[in-house]
Amino acid sequence: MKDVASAAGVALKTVSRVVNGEPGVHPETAERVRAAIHRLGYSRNESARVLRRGRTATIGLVIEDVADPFYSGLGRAVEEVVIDHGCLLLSGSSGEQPGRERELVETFCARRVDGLIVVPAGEDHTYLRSELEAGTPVVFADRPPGAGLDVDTVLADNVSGAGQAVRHLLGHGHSRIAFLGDNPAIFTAAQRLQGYRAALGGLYDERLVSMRPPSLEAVRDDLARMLALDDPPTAVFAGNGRYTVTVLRALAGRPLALVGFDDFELADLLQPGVTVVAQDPSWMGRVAAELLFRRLRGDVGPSEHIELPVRLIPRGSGERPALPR
Amino acid sequence: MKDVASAAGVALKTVSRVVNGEPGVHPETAERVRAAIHRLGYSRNESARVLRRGRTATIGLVIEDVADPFYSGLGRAVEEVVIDHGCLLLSGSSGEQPGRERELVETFCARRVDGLIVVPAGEDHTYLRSELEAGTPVVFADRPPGAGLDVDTVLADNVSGAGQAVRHLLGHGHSRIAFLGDNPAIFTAAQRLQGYRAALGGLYDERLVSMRPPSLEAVRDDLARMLALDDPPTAVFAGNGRYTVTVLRALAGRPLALVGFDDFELADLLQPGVTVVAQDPSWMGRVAAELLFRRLRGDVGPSEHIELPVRLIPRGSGERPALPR
DNA sequence: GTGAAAGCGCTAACAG
DNA sequence: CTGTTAGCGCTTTCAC
Repeated sequence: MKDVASAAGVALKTVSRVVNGEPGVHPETAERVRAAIHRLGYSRNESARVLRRGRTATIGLVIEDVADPFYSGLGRAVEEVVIDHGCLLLSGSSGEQPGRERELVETFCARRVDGLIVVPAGEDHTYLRSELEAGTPVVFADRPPGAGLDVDTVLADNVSGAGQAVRHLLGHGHSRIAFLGDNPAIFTAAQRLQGYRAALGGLYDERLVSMRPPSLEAVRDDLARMLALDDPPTAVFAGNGRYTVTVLRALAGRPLALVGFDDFELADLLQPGVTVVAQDPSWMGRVAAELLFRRLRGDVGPSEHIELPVRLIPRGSGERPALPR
Repeated sequence: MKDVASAAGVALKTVSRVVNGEPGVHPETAERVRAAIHRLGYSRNESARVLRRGRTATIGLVIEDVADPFYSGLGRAVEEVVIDHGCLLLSGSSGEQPGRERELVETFCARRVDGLIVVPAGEDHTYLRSELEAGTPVVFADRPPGAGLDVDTVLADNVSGAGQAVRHLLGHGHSRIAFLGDNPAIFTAAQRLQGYRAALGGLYDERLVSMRPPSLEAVRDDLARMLALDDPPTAVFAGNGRYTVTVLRALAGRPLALVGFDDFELADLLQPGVTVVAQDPSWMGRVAAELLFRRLRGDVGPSEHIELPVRLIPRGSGERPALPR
């Protein structure tokens, strides 16, 4: 900038004014400065700018896995909003590891991101308190923070979504409905179990429930065990997108009814089409990002807890009748 | 840092030493400093550090769309490598728009990223020249840069992959093989067309080729037009993952043979399973990122052009015989 | 309209 | 082992 200034025969500050589009520069001077900038191939050093201004125009996003379609859809929507606000997105995957989540968040904070959107992997977020007190807005998406932290959240209506799935299957004559879902330590998994259990009422049978990370072998074993019962399941409710796919593989053509939580590409092309309770990851991302920018603009109202509706999409697999054994 | 220093009763520089794990600090002093850091909730301001040191420990990644499974797989692998090197990833989607690609790259450069990985959308990358001369390493992945830029590239072997697909179909008795692919301005699409054409030789018929963005309507129209020919196609080669899915929808159960470029989740669960020419996006991402870090470590050899092999995975759709009309 | 000076928080270079 | 000083490139403040 100094070089540009002397090349254009003006003071440092004038170059700064031109670069930032500030008013109060004679058009001719501005033109001379621009010419010098172009000639020297100058581009503003953002680090210095950030250091001086205190704002980085950067948002941090921590998700579970960028390669998971749900989270990448969410991420894409966040990116869109962030770019529209003239900011950049720093992102990282926690891989469902609390330690990694914390590391990422702390690294982002050390880089002074202006705000954070977090899909938490851990249970304890007290480490965020000082950052929050320092005024960095944080929005939790998909899952809430651990106890004792009062921040904005954007969640899906998991409980009622699971209820819809179960009632749909009940309506098609099923009374033995298995639930296969992820580790109940994961908020969404626990919520969906809760919705499942509530909707089943007296029909609930814990032998038809299995919750652990979705490996094909595990799911296959669990299903085999359930199908060997005297009163085996005639339908399955799968707790998330990855589970749905894994269950499909494990079922290997067995004609059980199936409803999955989360929509996925090609669900309609399978035979039968897969009935799902669909969330809208882009919507969640957009809502979370917009809420964050509202905070960044100075909205200091009480923390908001947005719950996005989900909807059941019948495609065939969930409408299979309950066959006699 | 100043506050920490006075709280611990030491000089600024000593705090700096402790924070950076530099040697030459008495363990007891270091402990006192650490206590003060903890007590005050201090965390280093990275912007100031970057300003002073000149390196940001940040890598920029420009891809087409974070929500596309191919690119998100690539992105995830890049992220992994970047984190392993103690850096952070700034990423953005070009959405296949050259202007957006350029904007992202320039913004990243203004933020002084240490290196860039780019899946280009545009044809002209002369705007990168000054940055390259300034010493910022850049690796192009999936697609090469426009003419006149001598940088590292990591590409898939598109031509021979397309050839494999076509020969596979020829081997199953097809001689009328349609090619549906994306806009030929996109490098990979053009390369695959070239491989298709070369493998078909005299059987090539331009009426069986359609290249444009993959909308369901367009694909449906094109297929209908081809199927109405006197000598209609009995097989389809789809130019990329999105195309494969779109073609499957457009075919709506018609028993044409199909081979798609790019593997996708569930390809094995469809009926019949979808035969594909599979690339490995994670591999591409990892190779690109590792090459970038090699450059960052000072490797100044001539630019490298890595071509990753692809492999055909038969699953059923590509082994359907050529039925008489 | 334009400019000079101060300082953001840190690290490099050099003393002690 | 510890401290002092200078300055990274910019914006802020205030003066002209």
